[in-house]
Amino acid sequence: MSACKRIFADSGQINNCRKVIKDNQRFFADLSRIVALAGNEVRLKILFLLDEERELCPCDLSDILEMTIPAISQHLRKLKDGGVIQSRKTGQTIFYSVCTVQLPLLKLFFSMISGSPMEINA
Amino acid sequence: MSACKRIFADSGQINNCRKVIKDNQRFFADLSRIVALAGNEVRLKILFLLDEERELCPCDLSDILEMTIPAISQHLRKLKDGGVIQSRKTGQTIFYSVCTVQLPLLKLFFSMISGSPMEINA
DNA sequence: ATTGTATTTAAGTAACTGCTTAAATACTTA
DNA sequence: TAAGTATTTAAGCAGTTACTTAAATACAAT
Repeated sequence: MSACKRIFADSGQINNCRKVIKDNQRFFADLSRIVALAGNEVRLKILFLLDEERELCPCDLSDILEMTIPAISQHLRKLKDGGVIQSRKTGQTIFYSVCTVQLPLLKLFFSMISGSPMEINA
Repeated sequence: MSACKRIFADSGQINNCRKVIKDNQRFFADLSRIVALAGNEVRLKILFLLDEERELCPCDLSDILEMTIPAISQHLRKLKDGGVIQSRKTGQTIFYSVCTVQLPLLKLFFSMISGSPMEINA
């Protein structure tokens, strides 16, 4: 885009940055996709609840969050498609839980900011 | 919503969860707002670049990310409104940098997932 | 003062998100 | 096999997002 003609622009710096961004294109796409999943208030609550309770069914989540089952189900699908949660079926009930790989990320989300539920309800 | 009439639902568990969610309503709203900011691929790259280079102007970012200046400027505004970045003015140039308070969160975003730029370019 | 540079703001728009309701699927039990 | 329960899927729609282009603002230099 090069809209600026400034003198102090360090073209070495610019080119280096451009390279880093290009070389890691995939990383940024993947990470932003996952972070965006947690950037929705309902999904963040779902992740928090699954983390705390180990596993819950759509019906539980519907009761807790006071939302319709289809609304919950659609969020669960996004989280599952994103590889953040997994499911196990028992009879007609489907239990969802956080994929163990993603747990550290979640723990950090919830422990990082002061005044988090973890601290309050410790 | 209580759409399910299942026998095994633990109403104590449900009520406890409901309480935790309600008591921490503000926390979830605030955290999801910030996480959503980083959940956009362009903004994630901007945050990464500001973190790595210490500070950059909209013009630099436009060059690096190959996007128009207004597009960059609008992302910077959202990040600034969200309290994630700050700006300093020198002549006609405005330099943006990550608020120090938010740095730990960012470092984690970028270091957490295997194959991150940090590791690749160490 | 006038011209030029850096940035923001504003208006318009295409694409995406998250809900709703209704219908479909799948399992269970009578 | 019929009726009921748990869940998903699909269609529709209001609200939001992220870009585009054009205009406005602010500082610098001649």
